[in-house]
Amino acid sequence: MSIRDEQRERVVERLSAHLLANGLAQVSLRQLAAAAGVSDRMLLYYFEDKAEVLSASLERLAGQMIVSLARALPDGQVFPLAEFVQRAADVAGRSEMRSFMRLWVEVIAAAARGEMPFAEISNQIIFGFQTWVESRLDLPDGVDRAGVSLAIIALIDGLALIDICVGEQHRGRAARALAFLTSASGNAKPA
Amino acid sequence: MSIRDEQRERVVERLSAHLLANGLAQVSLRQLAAAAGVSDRMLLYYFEDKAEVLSASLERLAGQMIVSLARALPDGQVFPLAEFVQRAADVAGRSEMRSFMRLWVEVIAAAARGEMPFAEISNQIIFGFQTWVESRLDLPDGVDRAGVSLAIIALIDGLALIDICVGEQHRGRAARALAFLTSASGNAKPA
DNA sequence: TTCCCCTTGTAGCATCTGCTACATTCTTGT
DNA sequence: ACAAGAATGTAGCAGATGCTACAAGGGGAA
Repeated sequence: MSIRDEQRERVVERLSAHLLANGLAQVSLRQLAAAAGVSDRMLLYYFEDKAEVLSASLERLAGQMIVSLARALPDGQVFPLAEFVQRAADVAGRSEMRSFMRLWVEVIAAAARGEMPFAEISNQIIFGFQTWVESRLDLPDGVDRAGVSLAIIALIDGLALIDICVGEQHRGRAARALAFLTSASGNAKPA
Repeated sequence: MSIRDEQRERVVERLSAHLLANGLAQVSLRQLAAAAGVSDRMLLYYFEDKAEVLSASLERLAGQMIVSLARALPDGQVFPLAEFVQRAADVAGRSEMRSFMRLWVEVIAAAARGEMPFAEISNQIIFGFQTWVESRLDLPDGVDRAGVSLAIIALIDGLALIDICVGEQHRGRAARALAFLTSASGNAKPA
């Protein structure tokens, strides 16, 4: 492997940590370069352009998060809706996950703003999460599994918005209230 | 009223429309000034600084949205949880509201990034919505009304994220699936 | 050694950013 | 009519941004 490729990996590793800690607040080339411990000139030698730097770093983060989630809710095990929602909300409330969710919201907003390459990234991550949720969800037949999965993702992501706006405590309160929101619906008939 | 004050109003009116249509993508002083039909020099004559321009415009938008919401779910009327969620999701899915929700997500992300004056704005709007929801929600005694309200807001805002990431159709699908998520919980016992 | 290419540094460009200094016109009260 | 203040235009500053041109060090192949 060339020095260039080695450096790419090191940079991506450092930058994903930096993004997780600092969000998308300071993502100019010079600031990213400083965080990665290289010169801005070299960043653009290792990567095509700024978009590629961010893509690579965010991709790595998304991968880490999938691993982290899989550890919390192991594959091959399925849960009824109410329990799944509760577990997912708990996991997403843990501190490393909170950082990721905050960053994740910023990525989505950048996608809304039409900035490259965020639209494609957020699209991929949503669908990734969707299949992830779907495979762990025990639902009666006749229910729109994809729809319910998306709704759960909306719920969990929405909690991240609450977190950002009014802080962790209110987020926790809302998360606890989910028990009431979803409590008996596992037995309900599909529409 | 001085010319300056008149111009302030005109500018706020035009800019709120512009923000609703274009989001926070192009919000440099010069671009805002062009959208408002004045020179950037004059924008800073009418307003203290950029933050005040955005504050005033977003405040106006938030007011409009409250009015719009109140029309859809009139005051003095209360709904059981499942029905309220369904109605709220429907309203938020209508096109003017969708624009607002998209903008709203961008505001929250700016708050996450620590940009002024977004943190305070988003905080205010969340609590405004919370009391708005709370006053229209028919819940059994013993339930954390504030918590449930926040959870509902999370849900509705989360749908906006879905909208941004994967489009209106998937948002609609998730919204329809809410019926299943919340269907029987109105009768559940509080935790 | 000599050549070549991978790697790195220095310097800078063109543009945009929020904001300001200064000069000018226009309005208004006396 | 005239002075004072409100309103507007012109020009620009100082810093940041993404990116690039150019040259030079460094190490392996001939």
